[in-house]
Amino acid sequence: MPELPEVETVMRGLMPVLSGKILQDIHVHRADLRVPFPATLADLKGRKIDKLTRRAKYMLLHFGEDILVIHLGMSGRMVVHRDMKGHALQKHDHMVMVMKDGTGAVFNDPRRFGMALLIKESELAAHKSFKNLGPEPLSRDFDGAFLHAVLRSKNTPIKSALLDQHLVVGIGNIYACEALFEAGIDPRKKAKDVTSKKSAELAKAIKDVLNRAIKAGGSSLKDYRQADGNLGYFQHSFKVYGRAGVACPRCKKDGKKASIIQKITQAGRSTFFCPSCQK
DNA sequence: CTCCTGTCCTGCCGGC
DNA sequence: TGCCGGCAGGACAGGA
Repeated sequence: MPELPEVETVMRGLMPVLSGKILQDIHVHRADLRVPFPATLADLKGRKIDKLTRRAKYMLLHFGEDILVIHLGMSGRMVVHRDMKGHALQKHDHMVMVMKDGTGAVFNDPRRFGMALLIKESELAAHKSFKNLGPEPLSRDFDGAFLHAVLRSKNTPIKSALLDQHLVVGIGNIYACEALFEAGIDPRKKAKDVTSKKSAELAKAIKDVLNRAIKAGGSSLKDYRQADGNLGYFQHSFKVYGRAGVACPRCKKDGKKASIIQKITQAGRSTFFCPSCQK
C-alpha cells in the first residue's frame, strides 16, 4: 500500500505529535512480525525524538544517535492520538508509543509485513536495508539523464525496473503504472530500450505524479489512512491503476474511439495500461 | 551477475 | 448465507 506519497503523508502527520517530544512509554503487543521487532525498543523510553525524516519508504524517528526505523509494509498504519489515555487497543495494534504530554502513536498492521528496526545513525548508511537504495525521486539527483543511465543496462521490462528500489526509491505498483501512463510508455518495453527523450519524460512524470499524490494526502486505496485517520484522496486521480476494462481517459479526450485499459501480470504483479497511448 | 518466482500474512471480494 | 479461491500497496531469498 504505502508508496512514497503515503509514507510522506503519514510522516508529516506524525511530526506535530512526535517531533521534539519525550517518549514516555513504548508497548509491544505483538513482536512477531515477518521481521520481528527488536527486543531493545524499551531502551527508547524517556528519550526525546529530535526529528522525523523519510528515506525511500522508511520513516526514521531520530532519538539522538539511535534511529527507530519504521516501514509500513503492505498494510501498516501509524495513527496518532491526541489523548492516549482514551485509546482502547484495536485488533492488529502491535506497538504503542505514549509521549510524555499524553499524546501518542499506534502502529497497526494486519498482514505484519511492516517492520521496526533500531539502527545507530552512524551505521545507517551501511545497513543492508539502506546501503543499496537508489536516489530519492523528488531530489535533483533524479532526472532524465540519471534514469536513462540506470535503465540502459536493464533487460527487464520498464515497469519492473521502476519497482527496483536500487535504481530509484519510493515507487510502488500504483505509481509505476500511473507514471508510465503519463509518460506514454508501454510497461512491457525493455528498460534498456527507453530512449533518452522518453527517460526524461518518465522522470518528469514520476515527479509530477508523486507530488500530486502528496498534495492529495496520499491515495486511500483499500484502507490506507493518514496519521490522523483520514483517508487520502489521490485514488480518485488514478488514470489506469485498478481500472481494467474502463475506457482510457486520454484516448477518450482526443475524441477518437477510446481504448480499454488492460491488466497484465509482470514479475508477479498487476500492471494496468492503455495499449494505444503507451508505446 | 541478472531476472523472475515464490513467500511471508491477513482480510476482503466475487463467484458459485 | 457460506465457503473458497484469488488477489492486495513491499521486500527479499533463492533458483534458473
